[in-house]
This record gives sequence, structure tokens and C-alpha cells, in this order.
Amino acid sequence: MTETEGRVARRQRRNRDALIAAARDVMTEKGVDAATMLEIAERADVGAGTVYNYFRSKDDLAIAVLETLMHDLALRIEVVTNTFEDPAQVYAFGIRSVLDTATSDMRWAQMLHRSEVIADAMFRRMGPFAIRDLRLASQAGRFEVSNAELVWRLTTHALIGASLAITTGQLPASAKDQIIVRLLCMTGIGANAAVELAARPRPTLAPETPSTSKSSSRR
Amino acid sequence: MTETEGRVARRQRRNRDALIAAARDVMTEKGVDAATMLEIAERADVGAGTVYNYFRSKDDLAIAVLETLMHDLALRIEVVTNTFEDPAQVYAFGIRSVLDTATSDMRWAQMLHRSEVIADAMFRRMGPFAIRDLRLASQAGRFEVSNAELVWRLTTHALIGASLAITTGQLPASAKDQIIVRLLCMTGIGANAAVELAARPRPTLAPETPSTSKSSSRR
DNA sequence: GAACAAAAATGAATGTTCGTCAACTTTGAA
DNA sequence: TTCAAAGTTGACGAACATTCATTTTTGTTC
Repeated sequence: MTETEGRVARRQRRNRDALIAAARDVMTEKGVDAATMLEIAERADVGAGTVYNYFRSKDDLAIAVLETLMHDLALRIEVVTNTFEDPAQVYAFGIRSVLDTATSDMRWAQMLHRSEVIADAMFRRMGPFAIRDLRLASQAGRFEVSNAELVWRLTTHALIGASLAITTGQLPASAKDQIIVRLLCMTGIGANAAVELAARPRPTLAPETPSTSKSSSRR
Repeated sequence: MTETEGRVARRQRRNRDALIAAARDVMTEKGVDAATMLEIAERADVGAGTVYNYFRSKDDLAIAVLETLMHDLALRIEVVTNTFEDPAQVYAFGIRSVLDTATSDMRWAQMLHRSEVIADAMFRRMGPFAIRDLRLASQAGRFEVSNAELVWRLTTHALIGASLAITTGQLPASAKDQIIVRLLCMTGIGANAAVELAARPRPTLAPETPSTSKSSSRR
């Protein structure tokens, strides 16, 4: 194990990141399925076969893309919630932000169709934050959650499903408040407290980190 | 509109049902993705192109298969719950049965990977039963649900997600009780009442309606 | 029961895509 | 400068959903 990251390793990570950025662009433009590996490779200025040196399969790559979206969102949420007093509100703001982002940002909406993949990415990438918040709120006596992992797992799937229902028009966007209330109910807080918690005013999130893929400047 | 179903319409429905049965067999054996349209057609003793006279696409066919599984399960649940006194218990037994079936029956487990499709089929096919039960229990003062459709929508996605997590080993089967408790929490019943409701003894379901596809006897 | 039009079935051909691979290029140490 | 290891390439193979021109079946009318 070298103390610092070697030149080779650094270059490899650059290539990997460039591929993820390219894939993110193509996939959020056309959807995961419609994005072909060839187009992604071309966007990254790379041969078609090269992608498979970094990702085992298209799904692998899609998961990597989703994870960057998730991680980015989790960090932006944390910046805001750091100032909150009530740990229950931290959690509530988090799931509300996910719902808002997933339904309003076309980049997310395009990805929603692979529910189980996106829910899994959300579980893993945002889980460390969400589960911590659930535990803190439980310790503070605000929630009644004995198995935070389980509650978060159920919440991710419900959240993605609800987002999908909104973007496909099966649910009106005005149902968002009720969705959050019901998801908060899963924390054992009770219906009345959930309504109150969901109704609190919310600050706005910072804008998304811009993509790092060069449009077409290299070479 | 003819009073009785004409000969033509009846034959068409027979063919359609035979295709669904064949597709159900193949898809539950190998999974939706691994099932090829050609194999399904062969199993139904039909040309490859014929399938497209009855279903617009492979997805269409998969949805039809899922709907038969859902509908069948809903009916079997209803037979048992007809004798229940407590409307809340009717709903609890319903979601518990879905979870048990989805995680123990290989036929279901194979289908779980198209989360959003299966959740949507469950919403539509089992919804009429589940939403009615939610409303009845709310009217009886057992639940606190103002928007039964929404609660059912969230529940289907969470239920499918949880089932998938169990079949893939991400969650132990022993978590099933807790899953049901948390899903019941979404009805606004409160954590304690949910635990009590989930712990009640459950009768067993009738076995599944056998497939109607002839193994290979025709011709 | 013959003639015929409409409906349904057929399966070979089509087009698309993922993932592989043998040849080629770059890298960096000796 | 040399050379082996690592990385890259794009043509290619295989798989598969879907199409469509052709054939077969069905039901009706005389």
C-alpha cells in the first residue's frame, strides 16, 4: 500500500470518473435503457470496449451514476440540516428533499424506471445519513424506531415508487405532503405528529454540483 | 354489443389465456428477462409472431402474467378474511399474505426484479380489495387513513422492495414481522397497535390455482 | 358445398444492442 | 533504448424483440 495515490491509480480514477460523467449525461438525457454503451463511450472520448475495463456491465455503470447523484444530494441535504435543532425535522427534510428532487429534476425522473436499482443505490448511499438521523431522533424520543435500517429500506422503495407515480401522472404533485406524512408515520411518530412535522417551513437546497464531463473539447 | 360472448371472442380469449399461462410458466421458471418470446410461443404451441396479435410487447405480456398472479392471490386472501371480525385484521392479513407469498413462492421471487411493473400490477389488481379494507377499517375507527389510494400505493412499493430484499438475502426472513408492523404504521394506527395487530395468529391460505397450460399434449 | 373476403397465424428476416477479443498503443521501469 | 505489463480499440458474434409478406383458417353468402 503506497502512502499517496500513484500516478497510474490517479489516471485510472480520472478515466472512471469521466466515464461516469459521460454516462450520467447520456442517461439523464435519454433514460437508462435508451442510452447505448457506444454513445456513452463516444461522449467520454473512448473506445467502445474501454468501458468494460472500468465497469463489468451496463447495469454496473448505471449504478455508479446513480450513486453519484445520491451522494451529491445527501451532501447537499446535510449542509442545510446541520443547523436544525429537532432531529426529527432533519429526517423529514431529508426525505422531502429526495421527493422534490426526484420529481422535479428531469435528470432524476429519467432514471426512475429501474426502481429496484435506484432504491438500492439510495439505500446504500443515502442510508448512512438517513439511518443516523433516524437513530438520533429515536434517541431524542421523537421517533419510535427499533430497526432503522429496515425503516429506511422500506422508505426508499416507497419514495421511489411515489416519485415514479408523480412523474407518470398517476399521482398529482399536490400529494407530496401526504406522501411525506405517511412515510413519517413509518417512524412510529403517529399521524398527528407526522402532519405537524411535514408542514414545517423548509429552507431551499443548494443547486446540484455541475457535471464534470467535457462537452467535446478534448483531442 | 352482443348479449353473449360470440364464438370468435371466446376463442380469442382462450388463446390469450393459453399464452398468459405459457408465459407464466416460462417467466416463473427462468425470470422475466431470461424468458424469450420464442420459448413462450413454443410452449403455447404457437408461432413466434402470433404472440404479437394478443400483446403489444413482451412487457405487456409480463404485466398480464403478473395481473393473473395478483388477482388469484387477492381472491384467495378474500376467502379467508371473509370470516374476520376486525377490519384492521383483514388488511393486516392481506399484506402479510402478500409478503409471505412473494418471498416463499419461487414463482413470485423470479418476478420481483421488475419492481415498478410488479408494484403497479399489485396496485391495480389488489388495490380494489386493499383500498376497500383500508376504508372499512378507517370507518370503524381502527385506522386513520384519509387517502387510502395513496397509502396502498406506498405500501405496494415498500412491500415489493422488502420482498426483493429478503429473496436476495439483504434482509433475513425473520424481519417479516417488523416489516408488517412498519407497513401497518402507515395506516396511522401507531406503533403499539401495529405490533399487536401483526402478532395475531393467522390462518393459512388455500393453495394457488394450478396453471392451465398444457405441458405438451396438443397436436 | 363452392366461392370468397376477412381475420388470424406463421416464421424467416430485420435491426439493435451488449459484451468479447485479438491486435495495437502507451507507459514507465531497468 | 528495450521491453513487458497495462490499457485501448473497434470490428465482430450472439441473442433477442419485433415486423411483415405470405399462407392458413374461419365464417358467411349464395
